[in-house]
Amino acid sequence: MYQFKGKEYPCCTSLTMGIIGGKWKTVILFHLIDGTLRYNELRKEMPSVTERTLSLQLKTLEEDGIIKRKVYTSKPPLKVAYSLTDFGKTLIPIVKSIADWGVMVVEEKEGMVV
Amino acid sequence: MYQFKGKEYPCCTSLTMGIIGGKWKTVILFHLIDGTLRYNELRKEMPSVTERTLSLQLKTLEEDGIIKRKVYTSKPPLKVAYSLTDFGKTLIPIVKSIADWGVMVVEEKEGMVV
DNA sequence: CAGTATCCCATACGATACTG
DNA sequence: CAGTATCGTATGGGATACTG
Repeated sequence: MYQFKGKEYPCCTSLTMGIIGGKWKTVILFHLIDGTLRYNELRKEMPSVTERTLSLQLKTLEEDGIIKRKVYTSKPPLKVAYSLTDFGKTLIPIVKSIADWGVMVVEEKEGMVV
Repeated sequence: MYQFKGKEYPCCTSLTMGIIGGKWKTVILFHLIDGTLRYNELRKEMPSVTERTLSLQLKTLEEDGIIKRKVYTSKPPLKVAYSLTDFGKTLIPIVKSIADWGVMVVEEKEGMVV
């Protein structure tokens, strides 16, 4: 049994998946690999996610210490930038291999890019 | 937009996560890395999963071509063995790095093994 | 600009009993 | 032994409107 941030996991893979699992978290991390992005820049990279879900996933990733949120203005219009923490950067090899495997599948299997 | 097995994904990472995502699939794959396991052997490795859920996840992995199911007896008691396909074996590096990252977290961060 | 608030739904997952 | 069947629940995520 593994524990992290108050949650219990039955397997070491479960712990990792508890942090990067779900429909959108690896997509967010994938886009943050190359550097800092603002909220609306992330939205442009992933137009099919809703504002609510993106906001929730960013908050969860921040609570888990994977990304950091920096606010540059005190009054609207706000400027907020998201980037990987040092801890989050340790996930880059995993995220990249997950991305590469997806690309491999569409290139070598019956998958396709529309 | 990426497509595989009739499903659409907005990102190359989404495609991979669509196949190995969820609460149990990486746990199953992790235990199958070392070779073939029977249904009850898998259950012993993951005692907290229900029969129904394990059965559903195995079926999904089989449909996606990740694992193969071999039946050795025609009448009860049945003997069924699960193992990775060649396609599924291409996921081993990802599953291992997911497992390793979980171990790293409990060793170097506030996580713990109970 | 960068989010919340509110409401709703689909689906993943769990518990338990049963069967070829 | 290796599952299904049935039922119930939890939560992840969607749609849309609104706000500091």
